[in-house]
Amino acid sequence: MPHVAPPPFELPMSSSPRTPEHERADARRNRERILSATARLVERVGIDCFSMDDVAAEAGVGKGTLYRRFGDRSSLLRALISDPEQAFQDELIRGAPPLGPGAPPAERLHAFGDAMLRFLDGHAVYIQAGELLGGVKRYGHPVHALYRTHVALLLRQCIGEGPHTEYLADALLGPLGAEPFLYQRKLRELTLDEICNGWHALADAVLAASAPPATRP
Amino acid sequence: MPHVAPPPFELPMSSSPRTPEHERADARRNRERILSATARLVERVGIDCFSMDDVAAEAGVGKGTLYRRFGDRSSLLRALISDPEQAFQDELIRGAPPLGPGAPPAERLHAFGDAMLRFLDGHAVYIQAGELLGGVKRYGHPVHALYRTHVALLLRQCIGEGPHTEYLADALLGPLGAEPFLYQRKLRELTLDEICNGWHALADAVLAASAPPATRP
DNA sequence: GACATAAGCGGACTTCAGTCCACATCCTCT
DNA sequence: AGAGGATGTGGACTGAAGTCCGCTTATGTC
Repeated sequence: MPHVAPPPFELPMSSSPRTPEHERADARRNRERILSATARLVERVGIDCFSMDDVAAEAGVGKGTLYRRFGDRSSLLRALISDPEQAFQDELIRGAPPLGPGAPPAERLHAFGDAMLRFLDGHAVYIQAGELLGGVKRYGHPVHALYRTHVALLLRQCIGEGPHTEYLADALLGPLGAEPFLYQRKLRELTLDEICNGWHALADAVLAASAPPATRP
Repeated sequence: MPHVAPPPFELPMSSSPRTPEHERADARRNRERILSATARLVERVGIDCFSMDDVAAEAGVGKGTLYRRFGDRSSLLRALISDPEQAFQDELIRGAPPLGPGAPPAERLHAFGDAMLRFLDGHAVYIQAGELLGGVKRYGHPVHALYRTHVALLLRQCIGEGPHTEYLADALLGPLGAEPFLYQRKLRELTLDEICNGWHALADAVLAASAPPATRP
């Protein structure tokens, strides 16, 4: 199967439409105004207690401008964490092992779950607030495809292609979503470490159950 | 551990506020009108292509009546599948083994996952359509507590109380939600049987990994 | 059977996400 | 530098969810 090399200047499956290379000056000014206004509102009244009109007013722009930039509320909230999310994806693809390439697949898988959960701690609220109303849902978001590809690849390297490998990859990815994470964190009141340990146990179970016979004791 | 017998006349943690025993005749008439109107609309235009005003008009009642009965769109859609959902819960609690009480816990667990997935096939769209906008989300819904208690109990009976037992129960429950199910079914285009088999593999992995040492080969 | 009252009813109203389009602004090319 | 076209802007508008409250009606009591 031919593997297409990623274009040199852009991260494939990036989480958000990156700013065009030639962004008009006014557009850039307004984009920054909108982002900082949104951050200010989140800080001041909480993440779901302001309307898009509030954002437009706070930023001193019209609603049309808001929606031209960020297609909907979901994307606007996502954009707030665009930088850390990019950084996370970069670590994943080009970073140092065990999260980045180079470590054995099982180790990388564990590192991924861990890193993802630690990323969610502190960022999940933005993702969920965006998913709450109308916008693109979890599975429809391009970034989900990236994470899924990553986990499925590592899992295949660990346990080989089996009839359930893809399903198990999804099962491992499941608890790494914003909603399940916040459920564990807020409703079940688990600590971040408890969640991480739980996920490691799950991953170990999946790896052990279908591991190549040679590795069984 | 003492096991509390369920109260004789009411199913605990029922999925919806049941109709009061003394329902006024007009209220009952309107409730039935609303439900059948909603079913008709779903049939005619699809589950998310009608507004609450449409329902009110089709049923020949005012919006206030609609919202007095069914607090929001989410609950209205849920109410459409209230009967099969009740039946499913009854099977779970009082039905014949292996789904109902009497079978060994591991077998009951598998039966639960299977039954849940088969229930979702055909009903998940109603649940998800309700969750899409505003209403009570998955983890907040009372019925989730019932399912979780059930799975956690069975899992404890299988692998004992461990630091991760609760987490693993949630991990098993995760793929049994409407959203993950529809993702598998629609986006990944798996058949119902493939999903069931995948889930059984997941459950086996979890059971095997933490199984009491005596049962290890 | 008439009355009192609590329960039910209906639709105008509010709020908010997202769309649309006439107008303004900026960048490029000559 | 100026013209012209592409791009960006703003706010009026639409459609839908959910609330509110004065009116209506069923039901239990005398």
